[in-house]
Amino acid sequence: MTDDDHDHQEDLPRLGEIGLANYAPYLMNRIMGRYNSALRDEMAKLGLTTPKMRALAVLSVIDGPLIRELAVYIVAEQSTLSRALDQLDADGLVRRETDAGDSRATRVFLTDAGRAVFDTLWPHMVESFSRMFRGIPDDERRAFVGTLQKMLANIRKHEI
Amino acid sequence: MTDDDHDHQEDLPRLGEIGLANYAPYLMNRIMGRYNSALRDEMAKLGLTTPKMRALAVLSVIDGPLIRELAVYIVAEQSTLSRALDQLDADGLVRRETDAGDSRATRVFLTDAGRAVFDTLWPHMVESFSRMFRGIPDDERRAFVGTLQKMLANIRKHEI
DNA sequence: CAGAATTAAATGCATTTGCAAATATCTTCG
DNA sequence: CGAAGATATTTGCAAATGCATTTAATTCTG
Repeated sequence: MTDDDHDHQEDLPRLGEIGLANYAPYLMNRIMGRYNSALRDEMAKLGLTTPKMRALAVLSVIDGPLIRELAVYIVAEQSTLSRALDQLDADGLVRRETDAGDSRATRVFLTDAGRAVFDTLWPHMVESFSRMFRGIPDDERRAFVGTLQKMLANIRKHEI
Repeated sequence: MTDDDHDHQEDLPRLGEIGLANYAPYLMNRIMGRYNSALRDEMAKLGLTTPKMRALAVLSVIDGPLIRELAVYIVAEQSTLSRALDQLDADGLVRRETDAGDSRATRVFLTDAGRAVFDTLWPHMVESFSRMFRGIPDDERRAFVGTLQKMLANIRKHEI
């Protein structure tokens, strides 16, 4: 294990050579950090955290997913989601229902109140989103999203 | 498009119409979530968390930044970074030094041990990074990074 | 030059998070 | 059938996080 570890690193470019500003994961973390923090004030007003907000967002599009599926979409641990759902449920924003065919599993649904809360938040998400893409032409935007889709297909573990 | 009046909720496209798979922030969160979690095992072996790892990464490129500057680069609260530095300092991976010209401020430096730890981690970062971009041609990669740079310029608050 | 306002970093504290284990249910296959 | 293994979700617990406050030092203003 000794020589192998040393040899393994030899021909890699170093981060300093690539440059932080050209390293895609760095740029993506910076951008998403700001997107998320721009929404934090609005979320706080509505009593939401990031996973809770993402759950509402996904549920506004996908009706009645299993909890484990929802966890993939919102990029959170199942335990984190489980507790986020406890809160959303207590606030009447979502409803959990045991799956008809498998009583271990739970499906999650947005309530009318939950949809109303998301509708309050959505304009702010659009605003942050628009701001990110300001001055970037449509064809460049489309190419960018196309590349993102390829990247997700490359790295995702789940077929969703 | 109809007219160019101020935004009202009625005018906004809905997330379901755009589609999750075409909504860039969703895709970016999914991708970065997997990039970060792919590194988590390796980080855990080295006693690192995400902010600690990012601090080492940035310090491998930028020597002696102020703590508040470093916080911007690693996309973390100053308090989170402060405690991360406590740990990195205790483990001998970084060194904090009061700024010569402003004794409120602290500059952070990577130690040799810190650089060695980052050098252990870096090949795994490159591997995750390469996996993300697998099958994506060079010109598309460059265009993608170019768009990211424009986006960061659009949304950043700090001039770094 | 003094006092107020600002800035840098650290700390208190409540909440959130993630891992691991527990619980409950389903599936497989002898 | 029924025990062993797999799967879905929840829960215990320690660690990490974020907000607000504190401490310390600098800059601004009259």
